[in-house]
Amino acid sequence: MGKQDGLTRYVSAPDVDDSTATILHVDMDAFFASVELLDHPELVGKPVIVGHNSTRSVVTAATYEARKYGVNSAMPMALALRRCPRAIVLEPHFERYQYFSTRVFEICDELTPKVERLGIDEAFLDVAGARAIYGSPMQVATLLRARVLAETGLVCSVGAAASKYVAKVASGLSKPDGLLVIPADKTTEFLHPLPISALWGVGGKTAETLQQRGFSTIADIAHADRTTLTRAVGEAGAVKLHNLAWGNDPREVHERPAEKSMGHETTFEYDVLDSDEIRRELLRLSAKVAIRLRAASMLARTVVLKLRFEDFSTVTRSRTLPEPTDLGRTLYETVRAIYDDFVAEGRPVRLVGVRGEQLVEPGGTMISLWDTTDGWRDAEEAMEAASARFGRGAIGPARLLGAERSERPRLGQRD
DNA sequence: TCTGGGGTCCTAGGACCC
DNA sequence: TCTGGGGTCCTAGGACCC
Repeated sequence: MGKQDGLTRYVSAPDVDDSTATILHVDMDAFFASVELLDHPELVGKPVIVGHNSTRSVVTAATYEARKYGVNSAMPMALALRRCPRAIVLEPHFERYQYFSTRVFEICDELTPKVERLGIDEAFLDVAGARAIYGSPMQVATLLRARVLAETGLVCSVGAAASKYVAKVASGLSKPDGLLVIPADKTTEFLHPLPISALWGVGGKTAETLQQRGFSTIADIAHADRTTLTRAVGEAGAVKLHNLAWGNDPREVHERPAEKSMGHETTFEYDVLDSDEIRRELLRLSAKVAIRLRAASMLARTVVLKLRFEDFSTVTRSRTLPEPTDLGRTLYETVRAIYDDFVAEGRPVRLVGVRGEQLVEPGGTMISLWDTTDGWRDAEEAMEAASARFGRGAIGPARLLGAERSERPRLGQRD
């Protein structure tokens, strides 16, 4: 641990004052690849890439052995294999990752009720209240890492700091298999020498813009002239970056932030010209979105169609509905109408997507799937019948009780 | 080298209202 | 008569993150 001078003295040093570093960021190391290695122990120590083995796929995850060759997540598979021809490519198994993810989050939940999941393999923990039971933040982090290893066989890294942002930077720098504690009074000393790309929200493009204006370290941003910064990254960005550069991140650990949108998209194996094929995919995607909306008891007010063409240019077209919906049919009719209005004929389509935005959660009314005259109806029929009678706005999201699979029981087969 | 799929947040222009 | 300012909603696009 502690590959960099100047960091080493904070790394798990037994005498470090960790009392102010009450926010932990836990990040699984090479998560998907590590899970695959549990199932393929003979591959441990070899360069392994997880990803679909198709022409248009990208790297989903890579072991550290593969990363040595310059292989990284989201990199086109073709490039990854060029860089590391000896790499072993494994198909992803998302159910397995979900299983281990749940195990790890369960361990977190046992240490503190304040756990915020971030995707499948990261979490923030507020451990300020855990001291009496499990000890100081460093002791909690050590216990967490030990339990994750013992109970799952997986390795994680943990950063501890006074804020989410600094904790996240710390976990990243401690990887792999690390623990890095940054006491509050060491925050700027820790952050300022780091490159601007270590700022949350600074990716490739922003880093380039900032570099052109002479910013290269976080210290440069911390001492930057506000108007220069605003010109470079906009009003909100400037305020955010300046605060982060001083370690000021007021965001608290929230258990479950409300979902703001839900969508699905598909990249075709080959570019598609046939509009009927595109419409069929839109229908499929709309149904998937509708099922998730209903499972979450949400309605979408705005429907978004996304198209990506052969040259990778991407357009989105959206429409706000008179009444929010969780019906696949309504989502589909909307995106199809947008698609039909949008003159894209003759342009081969690489990707289509459907997304519901402006999610709302209206009061719930239960609607029976049993109709006294028609017998069992599927969910969409029942919702439409109810909408016709009461108006869509008066009716809550459908709680389907397993009916989403549209295995509609037939009359007479029920008992 | 030729780029997945799930999201969030921000900007900017125009419509519309007061 | 020829033009203000604030606020909100809608839409499109882009950067970024995991």
